[in-house]
Amino acid sequence: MDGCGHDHAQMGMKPAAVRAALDAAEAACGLDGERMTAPRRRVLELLLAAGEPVKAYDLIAAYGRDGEAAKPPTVYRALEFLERRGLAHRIASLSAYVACSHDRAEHAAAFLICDCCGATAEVPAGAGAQLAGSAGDLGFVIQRATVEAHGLCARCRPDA
Amino acid sequence: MDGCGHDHAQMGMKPAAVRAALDAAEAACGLDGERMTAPRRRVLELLLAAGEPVKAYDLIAAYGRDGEAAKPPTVYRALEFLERRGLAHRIASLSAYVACSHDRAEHAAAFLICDCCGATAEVPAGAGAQLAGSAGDLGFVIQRATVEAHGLCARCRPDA
DNA sequence: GGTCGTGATGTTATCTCATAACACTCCCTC
DNA sequence: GAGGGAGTGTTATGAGATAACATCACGACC
Repeated sequence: MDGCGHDHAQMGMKPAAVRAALDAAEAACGLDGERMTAPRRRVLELLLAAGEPVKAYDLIAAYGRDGEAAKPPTVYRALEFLERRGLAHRIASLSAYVACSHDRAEHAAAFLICDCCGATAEVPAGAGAQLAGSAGDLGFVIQRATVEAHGLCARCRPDA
Repeated sequence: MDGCGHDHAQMGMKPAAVRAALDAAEAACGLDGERMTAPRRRVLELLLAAGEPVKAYDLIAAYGRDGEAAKPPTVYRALEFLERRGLAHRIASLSAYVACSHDRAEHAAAFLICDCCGATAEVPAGAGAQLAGSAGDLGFVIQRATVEAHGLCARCRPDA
């Protein structure tokens, strides 16, 4: 949303925090016998530094430190890995990707997405609770859920 | 999911039911001063007959009764109208569209999507309930929500 | 230390999903 | 019957994602 008449806060981690998070993620991968390779690390770095949902093609454009773009499969493969590890999430309603904001990756995340400033909060998301009720009645077994609420964050609410 | 080793039920309305639903939708539009034009009616007809989520380009391909395809904007504009009226919903996690299964359009629908047979159940979806709690704590105002649970329906569950 | 298998990457090409832009038509209203 | 707004037809293009295949890096095993 543009022209909303107010400033938007800066988001994303500072470089030192990004490095720390990357190192932690790399260590966790090592314990599981998975490899935090260069492209995976780079894509996670971009997501962490942004701190908000980023479009895949923005990652592709920003990938090279010299301003050179990556090839799409490079970034999409890294994103697939990061999602599988719980280090990143896809926001289907935005066709965008965001770094997971939890220390320990939770499955079943839910998101509050501000349509004004783009800020995204990842919330604990047993939000499938009521959903699980309906599902159970129908004999439906839930394996994963996409829960994305759009609206206005506290900073962007006109009243407040 | 293919090769899952069991049959899938047929879905979708019979022609008579489709006609009835189309006429009802048209009447409702008339009351609100909106026009159920030919392309809108045709796209809704295809969605109702399918009874499950349909990709936009499948609608485009099936649009002409003589096997001729529509132009993309024709179908996308009709879908936009149907969504606005609550007659259809977009399933973001599938990039697909489905006819609304409620007589009276509810806002804030939630979906149970079987990854095996493609069947989709639209459930009452106060499923934002717990979500609303987290949102309130953060001062976040929810305007609309995407709630899509993937899993296996009763017919496709291996146990059952 | 070799070699073998697996998983990851690089590269090209293509496929799917969605919309911008503009001309034209239909219908309602005055 | 002129004017305005909503809707449609058409062309072109932008944006999102993946298929296919060659090559490369790494660990396991002998």
